[in-house]
Amino acid sequence: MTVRAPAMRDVARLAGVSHQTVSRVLNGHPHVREQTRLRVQAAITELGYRPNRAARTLVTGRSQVLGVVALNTTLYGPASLLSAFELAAAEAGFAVSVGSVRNLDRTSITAVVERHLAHRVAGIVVIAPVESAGEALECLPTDIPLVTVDGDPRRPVPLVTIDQVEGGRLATRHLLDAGHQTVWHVSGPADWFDSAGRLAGWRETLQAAGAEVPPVLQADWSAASGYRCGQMLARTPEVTAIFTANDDLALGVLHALHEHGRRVPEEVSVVGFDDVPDAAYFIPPLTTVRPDFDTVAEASLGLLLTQIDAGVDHTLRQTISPTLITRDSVAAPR
Amino acid sequence: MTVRAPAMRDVARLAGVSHQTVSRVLNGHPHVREQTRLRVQAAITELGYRPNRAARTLVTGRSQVLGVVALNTTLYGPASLLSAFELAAAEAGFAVSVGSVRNLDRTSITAVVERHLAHRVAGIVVIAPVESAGEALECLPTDIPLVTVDGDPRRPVPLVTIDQVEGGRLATRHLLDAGHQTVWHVSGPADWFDSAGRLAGWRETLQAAGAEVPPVLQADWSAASGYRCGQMLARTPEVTAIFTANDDLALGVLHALHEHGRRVPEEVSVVGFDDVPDAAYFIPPLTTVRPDFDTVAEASLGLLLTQIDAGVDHTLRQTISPTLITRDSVAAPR
DNA sequence: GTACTTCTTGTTAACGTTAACGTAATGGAC
DNA sequence: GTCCATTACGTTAACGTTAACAAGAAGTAC
Repeated sequence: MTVRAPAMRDVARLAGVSHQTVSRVLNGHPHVREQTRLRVQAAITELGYRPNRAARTLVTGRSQVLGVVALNTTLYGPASLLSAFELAAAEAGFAVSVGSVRNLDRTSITAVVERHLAHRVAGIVVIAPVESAGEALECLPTDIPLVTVDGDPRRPVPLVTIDQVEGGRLATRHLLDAGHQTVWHVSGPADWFDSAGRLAGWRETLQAAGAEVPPVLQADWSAASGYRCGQMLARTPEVTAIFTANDDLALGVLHALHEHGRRVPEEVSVVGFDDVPDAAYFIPPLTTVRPDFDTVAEASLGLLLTQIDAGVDHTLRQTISPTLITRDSVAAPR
Repeated sequence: MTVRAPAMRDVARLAGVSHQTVSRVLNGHPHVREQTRLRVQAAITELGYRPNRAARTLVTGRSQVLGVVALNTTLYGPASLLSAFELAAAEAGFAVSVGSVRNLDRTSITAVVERHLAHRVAGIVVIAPVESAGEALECLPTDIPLVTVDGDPRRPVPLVTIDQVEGGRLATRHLLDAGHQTVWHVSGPADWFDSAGRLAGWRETLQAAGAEVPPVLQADWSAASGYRCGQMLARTPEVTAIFTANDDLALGVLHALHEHGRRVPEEVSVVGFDDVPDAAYFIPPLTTVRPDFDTVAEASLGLLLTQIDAGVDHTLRQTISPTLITRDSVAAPR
């Protein structure tokens, strides 16, 4: 049989103090004599005492855990975001409980949020890049700190977002500046805000420049769908510049152009989005737009902590601008 | 001011039963009259009652949370594993608390494990692909269900692992079978078990075939380091077949070969490892070895649940074999 | 009818922590 | 000396749940 794990009262007995004093030492309260504190700490290490967070959560009504609702995906963007957020949270002394969902529909999101609430998490981050997620957020309790990442800019919810429109502008302007008459666009899934924003930035820039706006090629995020769009583009002689909604799509497009013998960047220029680690080693190295996921993670943690300290606030909002990374996949048209 | 969240006793009062009966309904105990159960459930929904997991954890001494210790990385392998594990755990009714660490050294791992233990997690998964992680596991408490993924095969710890050696064999044999005299290898970081296993499988297969064993090119996991190794390989005329420890390295190698005008697969054949989603759209599409991360995740969850139910067992062990995915980057030498 | 089981419910006591309050002891200011 | 603030503790009562035990009702075997 295993013995009971030591509790506060065991530490207290060994140190010859009350359990409340142990609690004070653990929580760094003032008004504890140095000598007493050392005795308590010695007792803690001697017994191998580990505080029971569940008891603490029960009595305070709030845990030191942050809940995340994330799409179950290995897409570079969401994965990077999650990873960065975990690290930031850990540094702020919070554990992170991840609730993956297969789809960001209302039922799935609500279920995960319920689970988080049952655990009395201190706050919730919803990585909500699609339309349906926004709807789900409508019917959530409003009295808990919550931050949306990559969510619907029109909803009255605390929001941290990458400026997708600006990203679309950067890419498109870069191609126009290189001398192209117009820019074709391979878009991500229609229900993603990322797609919508990048597409809006692209269209807006073309219109502002008086350039013709070619039809949009609708894809998902995969290289496979990029390849299919790329085959159509490769067969269309007037195409000289392409902006794809992410780097995977760009890879598929590059592949198709290569198969059709259309050289990049000599005949066709391509710009991607995300700056995945491999982008610099595509053939040719890909010019792309880099969102700063670390900053997004820190910002969302910041908004969460603000609300935890100072109360829920639905007006908080932060936008992070992406930057253009120029490599070899763009050149002037011939 | 906000009202207190409803507790079990509020539900009990509304339903006209004792709180213990509510508990029985919630936990699906038998010996509750159908009519009573319906009354209780009606009260639950009417009040919007949510059980307090912290209280449950406190009294049972164990939470419905699984702790993960993972390297903070966006590498495809670890990220996929984590993602798959979260989903599997959620389906088994467990929440997942992720503890990211920058390095898998002893201090970092111990700190994260301590945090998990303080939360009284039901079990811990350590994704421990490097040597130093194995050492850290030595000095962990032995009375909690724990599973190592991708860890040191020589340690007496429950372990789920991809058969890296077999993967190395598959890749190498495939290249030898295509008619190549020998196969060069670009290896991952020396302290990763993944690297060591793949390298061992490669070396073993060459020796068994009586082929010459060329010097190993040591890289990290990045396309950048693959590119650097690729430049050396491209300048070495006798190189006709290359096996890289992952797909990113392969991309870097492909890039270097392309720059030096050495055609793949006509002059040089390349095989990668991981089957990242983009691999099919590299130029040329990459032949690679695919580890089944979903199966690994399910297996590790299984070993964890077994131990949670039936007690800690250090002899549990499971190995998942990878499969070869053939595409266009391999051909017979001229 | 008695004795024994099974079903259904209630009562009480934990679990380990923090909050609120109480109470000496100490140290100035006057 | 008194008065009061500050320091350094201890005592008691929660928090919301489950486990253990109790106990009445109902059914069954004889």
